[in-house]
Order: sequence, then structure tokens, then C-alpha cells
Amino acid sequence: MTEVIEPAIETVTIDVVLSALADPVRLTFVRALDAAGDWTCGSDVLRDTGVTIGKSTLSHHIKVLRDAGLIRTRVDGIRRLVRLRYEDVEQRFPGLLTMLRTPDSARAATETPFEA
Amino acid sequence: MTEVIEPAIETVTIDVVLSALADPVRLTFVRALDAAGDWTCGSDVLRDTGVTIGKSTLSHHIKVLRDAGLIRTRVDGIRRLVRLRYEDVEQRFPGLLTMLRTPDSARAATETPFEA
DNA sequence: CGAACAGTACGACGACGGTCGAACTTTCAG
DNA sequence: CTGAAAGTTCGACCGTCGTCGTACTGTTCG
Repeated sequence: MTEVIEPAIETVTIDVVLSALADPVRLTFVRALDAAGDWTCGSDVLRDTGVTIGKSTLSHHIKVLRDAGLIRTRVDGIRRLVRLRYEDVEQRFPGLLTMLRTPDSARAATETPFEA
Repeated sequence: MTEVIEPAIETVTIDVVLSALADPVRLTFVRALDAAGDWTCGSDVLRDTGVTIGKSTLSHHIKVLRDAGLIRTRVDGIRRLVRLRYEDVEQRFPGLLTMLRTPDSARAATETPFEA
């Protein structure tokens, strides 16, 4: 087996997606996966974000995101690679991924014009 | 005073919006407000949804939604009217409101002819 | 085979957040 | 001015969920 079960995109509800994305760690993770753009080792992606959590916790978050239809998991030998379900998510919830790419654009309005 | 302070739409982050919409009661409330389409008494809107919670809890939820930039509150004599910030939300997060209008379209896929 | 590694499954713990009730504020009606 | 009605604020309770550690599964390589 080289694939892990995931829900069909039509069966995914916005309720579940919102709950999945409400957690700051998962949101950071999704953004990192979005920036990565391709199959990546989940542990590596998380490490690059600076977030430090146990591997069991990471496994939990990945499962939540997968059950929410946001990511896909592929088995590659001894490790698992993850990837955003770009096309599926965009088809089911157009504009969602674009929203997530505007994380703190609010600072541009609240803070001073010149950055350090 | 006939208006209640609310954040400028540019200062609203998707993080806060996601947290606000992650709660089932608030999500139901937003959908009801969306269907209402105009200034409405919050208590009435909630009552019509069938959700029964205390008025202090409702007040709390309204505050969360208002701080998230999703709704606007107007004082009308002895009571407060609420309304979705359609234009602002659509401008800042295009497609978000449309997503919320697809609540359980998943049933169309799950309730297949060959159900257990 | 068996050791090492990557990830999952399972409880258990702790904090955040939704809920409520009571007291307080504000507004309108007599 | 007094009373009632609608909301807010505050404090407390408690269930949910994120977190961790340990044990377990499965895979690769000596």
C-alpha cells in the first residue's frame, strides 16, 4: 500500500474544515505545506516552521487535516510524505487557500510603514 | 451613541475569523444572519435556529463575531440589532460567505443509493 | 533474524473556551 | 421616580481538545 485513506472531497463539510484550521499549529502547518508546494516529509515541514511539538502530536494534527480533506498522505518506504490537496480544496471551497495566504497583512495597517 | 465599536476590516486576520467560525453555535448564527439579510434582533435570529442558550452566552458569541469583523451591531432603543458585514467580509476574504452557504451538501454524496 | 528508525495508537494530564447564573447598566413606559 | 425589559460583565463550572509519554506496528538494512 502506498496511499492512506482520505475522504472524497464532496463529502467534506466546511464545518470540519473550519475546525481543523482553527488551531494555530495546524494553520501554520498548512501554510508551510502550501509554501512547500509538493510532497514533503511532515516532520521536516514542521521543523522549518520553528514549532516544536512531539511526534505523536504531529501525527494527531496530520490526521485531523487529512480527515478534513485538506492534505494527502503517501507512504514512501520508512516515512510518510504529505501534500496539500490543492485542486480538491480549490474546487470544493474556492478562495480558501488564498485566504490562508493572507496571514498577518493586518500589520501593514496597524504598524508603522517602515519595517526594521 | 447608536453604533458599537468594531474593527476595521483591514485589521482582521483570517486566524481570528477561523477561530470565530469554528464554533457550531456561532456558525449557525452567522448562517442565520446571512439568510436574514438585514438588521435583525440577535435573540430572535438565534431563537429561529432552534438553538437554546442563555442570553449571556449569546452576548458572548456576538462579541466574538463582532471582534472577528464578521458582524456589526447597532443600538436601537432598548435592544441591539445585528447584521452581517457582507461587503467588508467579501472584500477582505472573497468567497468566504459563499463557503458558509454550503453546509451539508455532503449528504448528497454520502446518502448514496447503496447505504448500509 | 534483529536492531534501528518513522510513524501510529492509546491513556492521561492540563488549559482553553463555551456555558450558565447573578449582579449591574441602560433605556423606555407609567 | 419606580419598574420592567434587553444586554453586558463577571465569576465559576466543566467538557473538549491539544499535548505528552509510552507502547506498538511496520519498514529498511546489517
